[in-house]
Amino acid sequence: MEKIGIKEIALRANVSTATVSYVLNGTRNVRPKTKERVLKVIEELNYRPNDIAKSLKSKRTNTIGVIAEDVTVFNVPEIIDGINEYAEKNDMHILLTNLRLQKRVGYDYANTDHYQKHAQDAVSNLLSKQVEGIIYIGIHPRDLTGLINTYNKPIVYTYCYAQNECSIQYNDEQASYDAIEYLVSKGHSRIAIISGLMDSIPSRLRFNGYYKALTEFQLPFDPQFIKVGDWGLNSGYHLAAELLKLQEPPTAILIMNDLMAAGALRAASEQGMVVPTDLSIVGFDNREFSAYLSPGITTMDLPLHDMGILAMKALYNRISGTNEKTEETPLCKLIERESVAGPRAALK
Amino acid sequence: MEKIGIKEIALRANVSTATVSYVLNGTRNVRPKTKERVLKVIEELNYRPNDIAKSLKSKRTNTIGVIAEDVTVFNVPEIIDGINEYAEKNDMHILLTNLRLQKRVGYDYANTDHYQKHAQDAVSNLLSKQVEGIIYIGIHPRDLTGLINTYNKPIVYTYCYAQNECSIQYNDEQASYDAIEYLVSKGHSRIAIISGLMDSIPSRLRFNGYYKALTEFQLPFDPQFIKVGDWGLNSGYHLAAELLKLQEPPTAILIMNDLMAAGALRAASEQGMVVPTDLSIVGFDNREFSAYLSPGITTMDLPLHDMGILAMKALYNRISGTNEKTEETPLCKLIERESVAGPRAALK
DNA sequence: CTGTTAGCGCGTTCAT
DNA sequence: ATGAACGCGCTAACAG
Repeated sequence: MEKIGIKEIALRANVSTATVSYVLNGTRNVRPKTKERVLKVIEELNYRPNDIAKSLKSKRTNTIGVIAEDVTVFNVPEIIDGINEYAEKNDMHILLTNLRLQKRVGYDYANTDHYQKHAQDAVSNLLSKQVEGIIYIGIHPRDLTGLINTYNKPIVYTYCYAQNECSIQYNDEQASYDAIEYLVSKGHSRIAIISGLMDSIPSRLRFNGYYKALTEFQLPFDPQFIKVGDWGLNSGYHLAAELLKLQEPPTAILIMNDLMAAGALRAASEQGMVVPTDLSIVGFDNREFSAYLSPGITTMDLPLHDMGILAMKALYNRISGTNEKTEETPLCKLIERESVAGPRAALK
Repeated sequence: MEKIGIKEIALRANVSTATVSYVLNGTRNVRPKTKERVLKVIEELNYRPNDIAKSLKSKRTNTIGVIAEDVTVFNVPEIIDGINEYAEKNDMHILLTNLRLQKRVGYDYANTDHYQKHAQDAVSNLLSKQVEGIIYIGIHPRDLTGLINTYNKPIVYTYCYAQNECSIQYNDEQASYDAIEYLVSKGHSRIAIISGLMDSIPSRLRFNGYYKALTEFQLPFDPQFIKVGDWGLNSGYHLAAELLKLQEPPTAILIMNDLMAAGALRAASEQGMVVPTDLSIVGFDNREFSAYLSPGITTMDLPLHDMGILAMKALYNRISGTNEKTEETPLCKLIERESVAGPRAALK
């Protein structure tokens, strides 16, 4: 099987390669009859132009690099899907690099030394392949300033950020504010919170939203109602148990991820409390499993898909030189399931 | 900022472009002093060769295309991760195409007419980009013969297959055989099965394994113990309820996915039966949520990561012309959690 | 307006 | 160690 190129087509159609190119790209008028003849040959030989050669001349690859810290972490696939949706519409292709961070360094991603070289190599490879920009997808929101250098190629971070660089993140503060507002609307006033680790940005932001809502709705602020977990199921379990043992326990708990919320569910059940009758719970993340627990966890859904779309859009604008930098920060959405009801007191 | 190329380097180092190339690739001996000088300039200007130009000449892109039917479906990310692991070791890059099938056609993927053109376009684009091969990742195991034409570029299917093409799949029959063997080892003999849709390959294969195990272990074969679900939680719920209402209900149920198993769990609980004391359940898929239910579902873990590795390996061998076609079909692994115990009768 | 010739992009590699 | 052809498609310049 001979490899066919533009000149093979030209030969068989009795025209020059230039004409073939013009037909292919509609760059110039070609007499209909000639055009038809050329197209017929192209069709017959099933010719497809070589994008590599094209790119070399045009200096455009229509390709961006996506660096995912770990595609197996729950937030990543949906973000990639969003990137795809926007990329496809603009005929952009995606060169995917998977850092496999989870498998490489476990949860020790705070210390970037362990993978900085690895990340930079990924960038370098992508640049060699002439990507027109890069999207970096984190597995935990944090500051990645200085991790990588893209030598002036545009980059957009999402689910993480870097100073002086574009990043797409959702609105954490608003999310927990909304969650509290929802609980208040159900009649709760004694609302506790189980936070993630306090060195985490989302934890701080979500706490801000909690605190702001407490203030605005003039709810009692009880330091005993604030627990700091480590994101793991067990910590949710233990901290919820502590809250329930309080003299005057909360009637609702906002928990900063579904994993800890699942732990809380277990704790409640072991203490003979029924969720939501005796205790209401709102989680975070809308992890798949939160729908299958009994009761299903009412939770804040992260706008991952939108983040992907917005990240790609922002990058595309930068690539195209469009100066409209309309970076939005999308909102979380409350998914109502079965873990919230009015407080017991209200039922009496 | 000037764009630097090999000739810029040559100029500054007072050598020819050929020499620079030889230094860069170690393709030929270069006098150490010259070499050093060249390397210094490269370092200073932070030069990186243009892979596009390289590819044009060498006709190798070190890039494969991965077509995922839908990256947001549970089995896909882990397969991609496996592909990455092997690809990275062999310096191969991945151009990812996401068909977004789930969002496009829902569960109507049996009728390929709806997306055949879309899939073929994806292949064509990838071929234009000169990928050296393609891996196609399905979202449901099925025959995709004739869906796409890769014009003799090597392709490997995984989590689906096509006639006369290489495909990597796990061993379904063995998996359900193993599950039954495990239940038997726990003392069960009245073992029911809730199957997925019967037009599905895995359903048939898993049923084969079930039947084979029944025969080998000389267990009673009761047609009433065979239920056919539709993979959804509700069907698991209803079918399990039916099984439990039997005169002589089974002491264990093998269920062909965790979703239906979750439904079964709910049915059991509503009938006041305790899992695993009164009823043992083994699921399939090892979906994330199966670990968080109470009790945690004992389930067959799919070797997704290995499938990714093997798919990439098989493709790599084809690309390299290595003739060792050692396609293995990896095995599922039983994940023991809390939904299995000895049968009630055995406890009496 | 339609078609052709020839040089270019950026590294690689053969012949000198 | 070097000059120059080459890979494949694009496009400026030119011709009819």
